[in-house]
Amino acid sequence: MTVRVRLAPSPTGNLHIGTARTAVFNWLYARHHNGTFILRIEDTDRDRSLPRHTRNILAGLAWLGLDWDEGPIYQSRRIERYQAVVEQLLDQGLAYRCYVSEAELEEMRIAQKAAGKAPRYDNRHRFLTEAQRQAYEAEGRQPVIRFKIEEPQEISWVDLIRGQITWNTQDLGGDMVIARADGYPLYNLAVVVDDIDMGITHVIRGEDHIANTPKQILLYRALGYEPPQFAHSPLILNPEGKKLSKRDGATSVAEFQQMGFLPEALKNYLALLSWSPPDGEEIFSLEKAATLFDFERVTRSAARFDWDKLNWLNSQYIKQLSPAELVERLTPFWQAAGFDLTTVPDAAWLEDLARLIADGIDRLTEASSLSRFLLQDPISYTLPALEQLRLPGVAEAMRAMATTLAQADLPEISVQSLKPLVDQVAKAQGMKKGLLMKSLRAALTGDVQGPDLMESFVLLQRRGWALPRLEAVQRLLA
RNA sequence: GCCCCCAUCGUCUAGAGGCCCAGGACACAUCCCUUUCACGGAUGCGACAGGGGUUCGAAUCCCCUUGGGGGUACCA
Repeated sequence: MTVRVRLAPSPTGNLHIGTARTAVFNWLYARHHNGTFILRIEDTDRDRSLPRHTRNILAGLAWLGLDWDEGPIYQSRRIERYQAVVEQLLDQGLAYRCYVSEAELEEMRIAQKAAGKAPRYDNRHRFLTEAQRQAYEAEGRQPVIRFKIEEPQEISWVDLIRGQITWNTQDLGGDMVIARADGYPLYNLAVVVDDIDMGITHVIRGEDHIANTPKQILLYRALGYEPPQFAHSPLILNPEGKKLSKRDGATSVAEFQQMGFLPEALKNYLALLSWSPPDGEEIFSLEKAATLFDFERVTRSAARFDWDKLNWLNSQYIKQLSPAELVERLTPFWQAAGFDLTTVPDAAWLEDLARLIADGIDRLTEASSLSRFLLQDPISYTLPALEQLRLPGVAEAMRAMATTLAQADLPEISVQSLKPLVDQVAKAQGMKKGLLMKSLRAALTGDVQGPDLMESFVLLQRRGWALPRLEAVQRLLA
């Protein structure tokens, strides 16, 4: 039997990080078993489903590189199929029309709550007579379709992650609605019909679906099919252990992209939440993880989202990139920062810049501030930089540096060729090298900290910006 | 309220009765490297929620308590 799994996001919002993790598990499982990964868009909620959310979900999965083999299949295009199944259940006497209004339902729940009981539908319309039914119809009431749930009855399944889970049908809230008054199918019905039609063998989803599982198993039985295997993964919680929400910094994959995370780092991190490879390695590609993945090694407890760890992982991936790849990844962020990349000396220069700053950043967005003095002219000076430049003897040293640089006959511009010039100035000015270096940094970059100074000096010189900066300092200090 | 699930350092986790006075990673602290900030290297800090069992022996098995999470829709 070949493995067929699916990701079934609902386009009522953007691609959520939790959905992305479910996608990762599905992808890993499918690839591990050489199976098929199907994407299905669950857009049966006409009021809340939006095309732009669907686009966001598709784009997010593509960005992450979680490629699917079939789909996307849209449930909204299969409404007739679900309606046919509803008719079938009605004909078989397994479902019935319920005319109870929302107000009556609400009233019932309030009474139940007041009595200290669990809110549930009391199946009051399960045995309506033909006359009663006609009376409601005459009132103009539009019925919902409810699927009969026999009580009491134990439903249990062996969850691939959690082991056996047992549910009593008494705790399911009464006969469940499978189609709304407007004839549209509801989630539980549509899921089961689709999973049957699509030949899904393993349903891998979040823990929040555990309570839906017994209802779905009942539906499988009613339709004459064996339920698939279920694997309910733990949820991802925010750092406080609560449900992830917008105020936790980011919940949608697109936001992580904008924040400068690499898709491979994010995937890696998501795979590492509640799963770990047997070898204990923490940095791995999903392709590698796929060869190792199984549910045995998935934890049962929810994991908190840790920004520090994600940042660290991302920094590790950034360091691994080749200069050319770095430039490619960094370019959108440089452009977003407003830098004009068309005027840089050449491609090699840009690669050298990328390499220079790569060690100092966790996220791609940080590159703009680190490389600003190399991509934008003129520069502004921070307060500490100005203080540094106003130290006694610094103005003269900078002037000497400018003169020395202007007169130097450099065979090539490199750390090797520039270093002697700095040493020469330090000696001539009788200035400590540390002081000179700090001052030089302030003059060239406008700040007292930043990437390696000599490398920065080289890049500036190659752009022809070093001398003008030293001269600008003269005017500044005059 | 009721039902279900879960419980090892601050966080992510390893651990499936003796290999564990519990290992790794992130974070944090100190030191080294360094013109700076980082990177890198070294060291340190730091946990089996509590209580009962079972057993020669429990982080590992069972029960209870506590805590956390999920569900309880004509949402998915």
